[in-house]
Amino acid sequence: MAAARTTRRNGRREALLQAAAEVFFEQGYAATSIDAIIERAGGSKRNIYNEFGNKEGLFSAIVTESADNLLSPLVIEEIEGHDLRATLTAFGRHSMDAYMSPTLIGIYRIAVTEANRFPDLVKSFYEQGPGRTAVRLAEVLEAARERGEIQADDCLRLAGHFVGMTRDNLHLQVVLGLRPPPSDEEAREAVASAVEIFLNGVRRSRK
Amino acid sequence: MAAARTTRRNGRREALLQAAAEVFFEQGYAATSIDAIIERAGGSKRNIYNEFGNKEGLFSAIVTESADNLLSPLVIEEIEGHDLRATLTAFGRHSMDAYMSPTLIGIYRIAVTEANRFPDLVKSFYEQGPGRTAVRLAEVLEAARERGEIQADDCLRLAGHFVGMTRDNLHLQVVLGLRPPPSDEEAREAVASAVEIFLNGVRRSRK
DNA sequence: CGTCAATGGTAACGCCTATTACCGGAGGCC
DNA sequence: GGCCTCCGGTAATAGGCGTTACCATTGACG
Repeated sequence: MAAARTTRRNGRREALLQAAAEVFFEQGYAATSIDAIIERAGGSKRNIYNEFGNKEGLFSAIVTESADNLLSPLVIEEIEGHDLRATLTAFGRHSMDAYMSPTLIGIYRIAVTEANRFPDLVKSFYEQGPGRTAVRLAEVLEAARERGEIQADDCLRLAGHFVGMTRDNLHLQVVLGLRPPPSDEEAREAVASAVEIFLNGVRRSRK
Repeated sequence: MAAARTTRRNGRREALLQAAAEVFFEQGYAATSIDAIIERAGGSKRNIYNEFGNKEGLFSAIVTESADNLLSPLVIEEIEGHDLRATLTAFGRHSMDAYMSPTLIGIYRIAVTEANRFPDLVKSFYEQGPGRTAVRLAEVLEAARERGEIQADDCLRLAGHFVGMTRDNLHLQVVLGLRPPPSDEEAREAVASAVEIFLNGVRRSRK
């Protein structure tokens, strides 16, 4: 049956992507060799070249598929009661979880260095991930503004401030490998603190 | 005279560091070849190996020296009147300028991917840069807390929130090559907005 | 002006990498 | 069951890399 062959092939594809992602994320794009990937995945190089064409193709597949898996929930999930505090908290927790996940940390690391080599890839990564998140949050804030709960002149900038506040030095430290991702407890505290400041800051009259 | 030889040598050293930094920042560590550096700097490979020992030595020299030049002003400068708004604004502006400078963007890009290869280098980079900045700001906040101007339980976390807010998506976009560094005007606005939110957020009673 | 030490340039070495040519074997199809 | 197509593994190719051996040159010093 063709189907059997297809599923077997999909399994292979998955295994390859998995192994390749691990090596790419550990070593970076340039320092990763096809041999190293095969060593981890089993099989042979021919397998990779049949499935992805070349190294660039494999890398692109990883980034787009991982980004899809990780980031789409962030967008789709309709976090939207009318309680702004709850909404922000949920938003913060979800984005923190996503940003701190090993996979996204890995992608982030490579995206940063390979921005010159894969500009399109990086652009779509940003737009589907952090960019869309910010836009979505800006909409939420806009709605709150129209309800008179907050004062703001540029909701997109405000959204940026908020996500920046939740990311802050934690993300930097994790990305630099200086500390492990935060525990649930730490994440909860960081988000709560950020939400509190943000809400207070935005609620009162601003110039 | 030995002095003449020394200064000529220092000039060479500077030129090499400059050229090497450009290539490293554009291409990343692994993808940068010694030949490419020489092509840009003139001279010959022997020059590099005499001066820096090997590729790692050259790279380490770049990171430590650039970081020193760029980050030490951030710490030394004693921004400290008793006007918290002015202090925060100055702090925000300085750190924004530093973080958005092409050199620091370049270092940041590489530090992120080469964290596994050069853990010590990355650690000292963080501690001399973002880490120390946060600690310094935390001290300022602590002082304000003791004067009763703000309420806080963890000033270091608060400091992290503030710098995160000023960096926010701008830094991410610049690092990913999706937009140029902000103009003075944009930087001013972003910092002013962050300061406003932060001050309001922190001033009122927090749980 | 001759000697000597050190430095800069060229070319080689050995290794590693992405990519492909080739071949053996394992199914699908009649 | 026999043929045929496709796929996976091995080994070869061609190029690039960091590093070093070797030689020419230069500038200081007596």
